[in-house]
Amino acid sequence: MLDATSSYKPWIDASPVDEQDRTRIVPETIRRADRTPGNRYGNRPTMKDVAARAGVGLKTVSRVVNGEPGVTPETERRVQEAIDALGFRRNDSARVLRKGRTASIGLVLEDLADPFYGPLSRAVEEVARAHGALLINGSSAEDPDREQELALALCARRVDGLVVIPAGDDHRYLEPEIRAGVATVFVDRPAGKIDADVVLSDNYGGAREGAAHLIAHGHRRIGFIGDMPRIHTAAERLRGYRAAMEDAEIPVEDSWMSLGVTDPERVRRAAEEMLSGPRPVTAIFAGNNRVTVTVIRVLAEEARRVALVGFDDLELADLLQPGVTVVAQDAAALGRTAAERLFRQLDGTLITPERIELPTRLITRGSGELPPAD
Amino acid sequence: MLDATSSYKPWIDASPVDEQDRTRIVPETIRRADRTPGNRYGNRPTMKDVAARAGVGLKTVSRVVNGEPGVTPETERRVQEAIDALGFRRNDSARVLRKGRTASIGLVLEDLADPFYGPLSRAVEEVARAHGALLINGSSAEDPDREQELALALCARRVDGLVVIPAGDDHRYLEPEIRAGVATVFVDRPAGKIDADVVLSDNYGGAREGAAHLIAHGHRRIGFIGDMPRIHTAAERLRGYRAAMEDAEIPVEDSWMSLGVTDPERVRRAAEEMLSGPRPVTAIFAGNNRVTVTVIRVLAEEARRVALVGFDDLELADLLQPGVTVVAQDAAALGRTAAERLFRQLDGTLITPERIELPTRLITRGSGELPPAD
DNA sequence: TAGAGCCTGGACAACGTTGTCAGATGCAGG
DNA sequence: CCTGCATCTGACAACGTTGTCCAGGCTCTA
Repeated sequence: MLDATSSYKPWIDASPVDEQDRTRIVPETIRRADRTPGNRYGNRPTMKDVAARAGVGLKTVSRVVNGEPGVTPETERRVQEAIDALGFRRNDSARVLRKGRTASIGLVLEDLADPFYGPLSRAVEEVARAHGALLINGSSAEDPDREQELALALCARRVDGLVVIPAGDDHRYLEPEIRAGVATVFVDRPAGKIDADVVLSDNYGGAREGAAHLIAHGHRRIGFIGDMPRIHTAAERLRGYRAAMEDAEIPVEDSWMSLGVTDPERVRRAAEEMLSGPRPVTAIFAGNNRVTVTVIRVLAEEARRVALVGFDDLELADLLQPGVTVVAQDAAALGRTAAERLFRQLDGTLITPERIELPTRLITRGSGELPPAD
Repeated sequence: MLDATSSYKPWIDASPVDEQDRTRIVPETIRRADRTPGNRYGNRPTMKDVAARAGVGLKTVSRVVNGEPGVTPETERRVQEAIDALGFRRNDSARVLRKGRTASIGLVLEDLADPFYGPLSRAVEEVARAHGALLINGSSAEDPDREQELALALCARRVDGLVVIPAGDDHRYLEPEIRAGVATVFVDRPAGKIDADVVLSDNYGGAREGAAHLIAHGHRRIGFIGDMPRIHTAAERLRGYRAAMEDAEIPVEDSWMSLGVTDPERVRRAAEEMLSGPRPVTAIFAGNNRVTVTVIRVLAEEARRVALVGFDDLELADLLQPGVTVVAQDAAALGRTAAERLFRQLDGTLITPERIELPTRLITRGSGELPPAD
């Protein structure tokens, strides 16, 4: 249960640029019980306190804390003692303000709980870590507004860079930020209406290969179930499917295609529809991992053997009967590549935006090699 | 490839408290190409700039930006114009410093790429979002030092709260932070040597139920493959397994148990060993999802039908032949519960640390109901 | 012994924001 | 016309850190 007293997007809504004269919600500050009387940070000692206790100047403490040279061992010892005694820890908020670098990068993705994005996020984190940066991530839940909200909130926090898995198709709202120096890389889907670094999988090629694979095994009536075509990956995969069909000179019937369908219930209905009717499909191409999972369930209940190729790999896919043939993309490689480009931007090594496409890999495991059952 | 020129843990190593006189690595600042001449934030306008342009005072801009009352519509319009023209965005670093709240919480987990932690992390994020806070997460990779490093780095950034999935078993290093007001909740595993809020699954009860389930189906020689017992969850599950065996008055033989084993190669060997020998096990209890996956693979190659119960649910587990019986825990509920307690701490509603155990659920799908094959 | 040069330590300002407080303005009523 | 009050606005300090710069004490050399 979520706390009913909290407003939904407090901090973010305080941001002024997006909309003009809508009523603003005052940021809800997170209240905290005053545990000890003291300053706002719950009575935390500052360098000043340490300096006073050690009987040295403020800057000397700073030097010790940061391992800068020019402090006698004796002085250093005294300062260290004071630090330990007071339990001092440097306030990086202040440090950030002063230095102008936050040593943190933001990642806006679709859903952290999706098994595809976990490894991607982890890969970004590892690269960030290697550069001494922390990672802040947020899920857009496929909502363009929420994506923008998140990305701009991250910019307000002055993340040094931003990795975005777009939910929307217009990213002009990031232009001022990029101009102001926020390194930005888009992953998995291209940026909309701005020129920026993009790292993608070869969705078109992968889907084309996958569909061609089914065709090569004798299928002609091949169904396609995918997400909304406004999502780039979905559109590209659909295009790949169509291209393969066209290559084989198979006219695609509308009833074979189901777009914008991703929740289990509707995928199920879509699949069942394709499989009934007078001219049922003999194979299905599933446009993403979630669709694939549901289709597998549907096919498991079918009497007929229907072929299946899915986009995105699944754990255990090899252990099913039959094993699930998939077009696999390397989520970790996507994340790593994007993050590395991000830091190259920050280095100043990288100037012109590029579009990188990572290859996909067809993994045959059985389900895609079933012959048509009609 | 990681940038070879970057030191590994630059920012974190600068933290002074942990160790005494080891050489400190100077934080590597993330360099950035100077895109435009200007201030440190890559020429970002500040409120001062906006004020100058709008011909008003600094504080008036602040008022407009934060939607505070007491600004005439005309003045507000002028300020908004200046904001839009300059592309101003409030610098939350400064705001944080001034307000003493960061509106962000930290999550230290084991591995973001693990399908168990994805949903957990997402659940924490959702709660944080409902409270207007952002989530910073980091992976400890099961390394206690790295856990500490991360947690303290987050504290240095003055996160308002910390959700920790412990890798180590001594968290006294967090005492000064907690005393200083950092709300702290441990999830999935208990805190070591400090008194703190803890949210756990009932690992003991779940494992006991799982093992008892196998016993109830006639098994007596039941193998156990789990992680290092220094990991609390692993130890508890082992304890549950032992308890079930004891309840049934079955003496456990050493060769049935394999502890501290989690990488596929070694799990495979361990399983194969249990299944060979003169008195092979007829069932295996797998101590976590990664172990389960590997055991499934091994069993798929076996001629005999060996029963299996795994701890943690798996996607597609129902579609295997036979379906995999598991003791499921609700990762999202763990995360949600922990995060909610965290914010209750911040509210001041919550004072005394508690230990919460969430129940597990035995899901029978076939593999756990196979009779012994001897 | 004086002068130059080095080493250590500290005073001070600045980073960009918000809280406090007092000044300015406008209007109503005596 | 002046007073009192309400409304709007802005000057200023403070948050905790780091960069700059200078002072004082020391050593070394001529």
